Amino acid sequence: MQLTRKGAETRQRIVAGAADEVRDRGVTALTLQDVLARTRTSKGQLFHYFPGGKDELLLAVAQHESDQQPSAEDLTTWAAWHDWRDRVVAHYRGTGERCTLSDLAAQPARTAPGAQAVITRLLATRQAHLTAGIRHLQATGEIDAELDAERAATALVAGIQGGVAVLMATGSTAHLEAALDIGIAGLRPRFTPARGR
Amino acid sequence: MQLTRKGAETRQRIVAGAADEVRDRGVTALTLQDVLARTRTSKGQLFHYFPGGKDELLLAVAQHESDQQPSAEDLTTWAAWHDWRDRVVAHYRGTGERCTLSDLAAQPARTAPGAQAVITRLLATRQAHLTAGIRHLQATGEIDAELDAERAATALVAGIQGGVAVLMATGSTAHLEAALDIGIAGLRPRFTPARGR
DNA sequence: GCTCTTCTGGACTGGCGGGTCCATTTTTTG
DNA sequence: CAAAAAATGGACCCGCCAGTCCAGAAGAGC
Repeated sequence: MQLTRKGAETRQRIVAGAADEVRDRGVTALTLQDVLARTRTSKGQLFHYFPGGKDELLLAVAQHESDQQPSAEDLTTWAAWHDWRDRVVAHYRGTGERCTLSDLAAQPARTAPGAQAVITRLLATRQAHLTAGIRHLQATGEIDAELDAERAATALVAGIQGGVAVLMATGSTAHLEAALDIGIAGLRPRFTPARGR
Repeated sequence: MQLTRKGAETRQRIVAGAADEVRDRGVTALTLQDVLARTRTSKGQLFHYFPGGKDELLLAVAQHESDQQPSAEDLTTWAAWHDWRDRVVAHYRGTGERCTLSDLAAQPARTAPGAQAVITRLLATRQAHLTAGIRHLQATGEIDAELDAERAATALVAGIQGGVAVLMATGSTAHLEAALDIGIAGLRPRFTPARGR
């Protein structure tokens, strides 16, 4: 299937609309009708661009959301770490800012097989970036070389996910912030005073 | 409505069956028919015990699951902390051991209004226990008095939730374990050698 | 212009699933 | 034992929603 400029726009509009819908009302409540209404499109169009139906759409949504996560690249200074922390919090905060991905992550194993993979990949990528950042600071001597970089990054990723989950349940970013702050603070060397910011 | 012994058993069977169903296939996939088939009961019975229908059943499931979370009371020694850690991991591990609650937590705001409260309460209780445990160890001097107990507990709770979320998505307990281990390790005093197990 | 492809709209369907209702059986109560 | 209350089974209804189909409009290519 060859997409014309117009076609690509429509397709894009559908994905974005579906993502908004998930954010607003949750995956479970997502119906194609709602997406159609919100995006001013028709059944025909939706199935034209997503022959696989709802599953394929959900997969596209997951990919779309995954693409706009705050990047954790180049965490080579403490300043970069704290900046990242702030970006993460800001990204998940905001009016009713619900995390579409975490939402998708809840059931996707069964709902949309492919979405699972997208999410797993996102987590792995994020974790790899964190690990790299930690290793970099170890190389420059700002983090204790003894520290298990991989494990620390793993814990941090868990903290973020949990923080977002709690945020979704309670609307408070307290858990997310605490997890990030304490996780990052834990990276600093234990027997020397903290430096940087 | 007065419950007879038999009635109570049936009701119980329905809740347990529904919980299993959620564990196996997820909330989204849960249908009353499935529950009926699994528990060998009829529509009439289900609506007899849960006049509120699916929502009320889901609420009961949430409460039921909430009741069997590993208790975090009396974390007054390091041994108790590590024992608790092991119980948490064990509880969430196991064949296809999916966390019904986290599953419910994903959308409950919209799906089952009451379930939200049950989950929030569970998290708050758990966090309170952790905070109390930390304060206790601070009183005995085993944890630095400077440490913010509440905030540390908050971060730990986030780590657990995230660990479970990742477990559900990937099937690995690595994140849960890392979050717990590093979270607990972070409690130990920074300028004195670690004690206890 | 003509033709072929892509795009769009919406009517229609089929089944699934939540919820209602009532008739029947079992248990409790007195 | 008789009457009332609770428990059970299952037929039935109805709305919703994913997915199908096709007819016609809009563009691309020549």
